[in-house]
Amino acid sequence: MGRRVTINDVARAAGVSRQTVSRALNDKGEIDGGTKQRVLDAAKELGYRPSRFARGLVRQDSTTIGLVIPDLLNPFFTEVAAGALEAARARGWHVIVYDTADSTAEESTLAVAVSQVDAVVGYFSLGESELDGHLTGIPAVLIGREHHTPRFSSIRVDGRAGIREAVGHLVARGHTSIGMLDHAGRAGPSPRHDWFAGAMTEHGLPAHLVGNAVQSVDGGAEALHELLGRHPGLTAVLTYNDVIAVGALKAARRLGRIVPDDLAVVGFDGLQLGTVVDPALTSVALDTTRIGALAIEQAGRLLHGDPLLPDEELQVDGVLVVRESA
Amino acid sequence: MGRRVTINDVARAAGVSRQTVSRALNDKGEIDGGTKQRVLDAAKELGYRPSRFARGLVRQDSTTIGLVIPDLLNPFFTEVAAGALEAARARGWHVIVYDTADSTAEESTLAVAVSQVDAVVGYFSLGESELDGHLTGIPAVLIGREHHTPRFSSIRVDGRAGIREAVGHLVARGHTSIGMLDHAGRAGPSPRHDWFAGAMTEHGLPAHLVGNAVQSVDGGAEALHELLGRHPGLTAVLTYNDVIAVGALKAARRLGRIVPDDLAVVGFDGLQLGTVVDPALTSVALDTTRIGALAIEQAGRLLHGDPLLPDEELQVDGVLVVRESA
DNA sequence: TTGAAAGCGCTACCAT
DNA sequence: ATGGTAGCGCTTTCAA
Repeated sequence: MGRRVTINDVARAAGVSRQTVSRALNDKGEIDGGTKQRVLDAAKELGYRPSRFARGLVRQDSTTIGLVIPDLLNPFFTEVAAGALEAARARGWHVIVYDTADSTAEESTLAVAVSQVDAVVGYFSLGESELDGHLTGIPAVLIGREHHTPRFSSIRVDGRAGIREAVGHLVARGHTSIGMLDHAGRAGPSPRHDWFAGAMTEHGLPAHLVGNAVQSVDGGAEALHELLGRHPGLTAVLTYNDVIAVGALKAARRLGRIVPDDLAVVGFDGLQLGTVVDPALTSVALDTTRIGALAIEQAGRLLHGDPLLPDEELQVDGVLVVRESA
Repeated sequence: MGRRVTINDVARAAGVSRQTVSRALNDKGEIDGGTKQRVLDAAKELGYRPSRFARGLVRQDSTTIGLVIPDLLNPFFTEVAAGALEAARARGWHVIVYDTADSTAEESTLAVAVSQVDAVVGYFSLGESELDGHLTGIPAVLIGREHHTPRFSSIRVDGRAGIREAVGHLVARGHTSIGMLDHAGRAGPSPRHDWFAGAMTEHGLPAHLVGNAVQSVDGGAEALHELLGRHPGLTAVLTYNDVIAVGALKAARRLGRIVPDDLAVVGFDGLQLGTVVDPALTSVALDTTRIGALAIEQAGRLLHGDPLLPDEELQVDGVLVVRESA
């Protein structure tokens, strides 16, 4: 491809200096109408486009945030991403989205990302020291995960109260045999499981009816199948998230169990998706838009050295939303 | 916020020239191990981060594509976006995502986008001349829309054969009273409607049983309600897309119509979403991943002046996927 | 109204 | 192995 057209080429073509071209292009005053038109014509003629690098170098504005998510097709991350995009748009910032797909790509993705963004927010599976290594000092906001180094900032998700609500709701409806479809990460049971266990214990109920699901609709279906195989007496089940819950709904249907009569299902996340399925999903809902927005806001503060959002405000709490499945 | 730390500051702190700093940072050889470490330490100490603008200015690599979509939360666009992200990732390119939300934002979004990307792909509602005005010569790929100016490139969606298949499928199952839930844009009936009408005519069937739906689940539900009110005899309905179809499924259920027995529903797009609902959605499926990938590929060719993909390859055809709803 | 000069922060190239 | 010089393409003083 041919050498790029620079402001000098335009200047030469229009017979003016390059400062004058700059004036014409940026709508500064102090320029003769005719000259301006001549310059604009020349620019168009040559197909001139200002270099964003050169421009960015001198006008030190323009903020770009890297949003790292494991899977855009997972509706939870889609919602968070939408929230982040909206918050960024309101500020005139740009968001580069990186889908790490399988987590093996995370390291190389980060390496690429770091070169083009001012700050990074999102979901990472790497440990903090590895992260720190790849991030070369860029401000970073971790979502849904505690940080232990002052190096990072994070948005916490607290589902304790919401899950307690959910268990209370089920108990009030007479359920005593309540299970959970957890999503076991590398570190064993999830916090959501712990919240579940805590709530169950409060009610004097056993919390050992637990299955593990892969994070997908099919994963949820399979897991419910398996759990019900082990514990046929189960009448209600909480799930790690809505995607898994939708799978559970599907499996229940195949097994001939009517939801919520034969089996109550409570999801987690409160996604739009839950309103689409039948029966509509009861779920411990998170304000996904707010999660994305908080991450952007905090990244901005980190970036500009503004006072950070205090811990309390960096927390998003789950709230039980009762629909039809429980 | 304080002045930014430059390579010169690091050089001074480490007591070397800035070229040496550059060498250390970029892992070039030709540098003493000790010096390198000293530089790296100084850089870390000062919190130095290279300016992406300065770096981009001199190393003229790094490609950034702007992806413009009307609504990331609409699962169709999510899938296309995921396809585009993946294709870009494979090339080491960056994708800035712009969600135009309400189309009123499109113009300002474009203005912002243009300053930070090398090419733009996606869905635009602006006319070609307005687009051209905002795009300042940037390569652009329009998805799902014909272009009439050589200025643009576009990815076409052809659902003619797929919709013909769908109608054939319905007719073979004995349906004769087949309607459509269209999504009327500003320009009247959609191409999808025309394909529907064409297929119906081929079968000697009337194609006037048409309703209009807003692009949302609720919009689809409402529209089916309305259409069925006008034409209670309807036994099958095609929809503009899957999102509307899911709404139709919901409305049918509320109206006590069993799908597919009392009412067959055929969507368009073939989204993942269709496998989640019950009954699973029969749909004229598009390869959404390919749409996104094609847009990226073509943008790259435009960018580098490579021979463009020929028209035939820029087309994505709908294919009937029979699941449960028809 | 226009132009000359300086400089944004970095890397490439040539010396040393 | 290290430093000097030049220059990427643009905008911003400051003069004229």
